Amino acid sequence: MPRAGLSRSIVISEAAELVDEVGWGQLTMASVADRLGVRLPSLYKHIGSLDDLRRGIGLLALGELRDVLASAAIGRSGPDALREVALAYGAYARAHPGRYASTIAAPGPGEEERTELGGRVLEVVFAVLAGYGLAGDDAVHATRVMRAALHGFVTLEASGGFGMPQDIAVSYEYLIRTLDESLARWKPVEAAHVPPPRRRGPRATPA
Amino acid sequence: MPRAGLSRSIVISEAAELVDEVGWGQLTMASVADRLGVRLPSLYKHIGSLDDLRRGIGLLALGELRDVLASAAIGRSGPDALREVALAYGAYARAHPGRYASTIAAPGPGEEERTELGGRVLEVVFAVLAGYGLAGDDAVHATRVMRAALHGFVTLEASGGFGMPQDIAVSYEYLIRTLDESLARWKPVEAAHVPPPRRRGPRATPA
DNA sequence: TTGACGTGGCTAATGAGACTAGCTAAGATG
DNA sequence: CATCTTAGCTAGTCTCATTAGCCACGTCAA
Repeated sequence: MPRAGLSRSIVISEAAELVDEVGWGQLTMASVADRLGVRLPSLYKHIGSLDDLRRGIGLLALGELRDVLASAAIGRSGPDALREVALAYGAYARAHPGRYASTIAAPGPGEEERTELGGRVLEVVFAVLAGYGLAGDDAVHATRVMRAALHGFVTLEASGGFGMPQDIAVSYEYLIRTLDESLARWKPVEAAHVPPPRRRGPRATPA
Repeated sequence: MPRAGLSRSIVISEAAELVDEVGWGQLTMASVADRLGVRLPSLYKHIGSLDDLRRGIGLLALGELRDVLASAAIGRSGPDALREVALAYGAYARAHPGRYASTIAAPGPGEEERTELGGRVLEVVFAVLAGYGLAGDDAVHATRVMRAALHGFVTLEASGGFGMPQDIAVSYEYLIRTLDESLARWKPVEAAHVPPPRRRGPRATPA
């Protein structure tokens, strides 16, 4: 039996390919082994468990995403940078839906590496926001708004959530413009002017 | 062996509870059966399969979400309606993370019911947007922007994506304000002023 | 009250997939 | 060439989804 010449990183990148094709939820050790032409148990010589494999893909993807965003931002600033980063973000998610999904799973306890890589991605976003004069708390809140918008769009698109026939790329342009305008006219949100909540049905935990 | 008195709807709502506690991804027929105090195969007298159960939870949740949003919008309009709907959306997602997740899965082929319920949710959003004078294509794009933003925020929050210490509720206020301003000053996006794309690494499908 | 019937819940089995134990031989190292 | 490490394999085990088929519970008509 000739050696297949596997390694942790080979397994992970092959699994990343697979997951882009079949979907994050369909990732199984069995299908990865098949694809690599080895028997299932052989994988355990390189990968601790399915979860470990998932984490590996997540780290790979996070790194790629950071690179893609960073190179989209290089040499640009303000609206131009925002636009390019947003487009790059969307393009990455569309091109690598499985990897992209792996990017979101929460960093479990003891996952410093992931947390740190996530931070690297944030650096890029912060850099863009700096072009709008945002820093400190403002930058944190703005980052959340920006990430939420981009992530939500890309996720809904991937899950087929946009049923209407209107052009999705146009909608994305609106989203980018919305972000641009919001960042440009950013100012602290006035102290909670929350109207007294009305009684609703089965009430949620407080927002 | 006394009858447990199950029914399709009982199984589904119990499963919905479960999924809120343990997460959408941890839903198994086995755990639902346990929780209901019956043996696993008994569930198949009421539910066709795990996927069927998932669909059932999705429909339940979609209906609940529609009701929650609709009652948040009643008697309000414009920014006030937007705000209340957004808060209700966030509250529902936080209170019922499992159900909320079930809401996103794409409506597979032959799922008219889900598509229709999804449409009912959109009606509420459209009604809010009408308060900003938006209709037609504008309303569709605006809906996408709004859904994307809310969904993205809520998803990232649920997955622990917001690591920084700043108050998440405040970030949500910024998000709401961003949407409000964008809707208030909505105008058609100017014809693509797309700067020529630069070479990037492994290129994605066009945005 | 009783007897027949429909059906809910059960046991038994199958099969996929994650994961472990333990063997063997490939290939590196001396 | 002898040795040692270790990649990949076979043979389990365990959990879970799903099916087949049994049987008693409860209902409903006589």
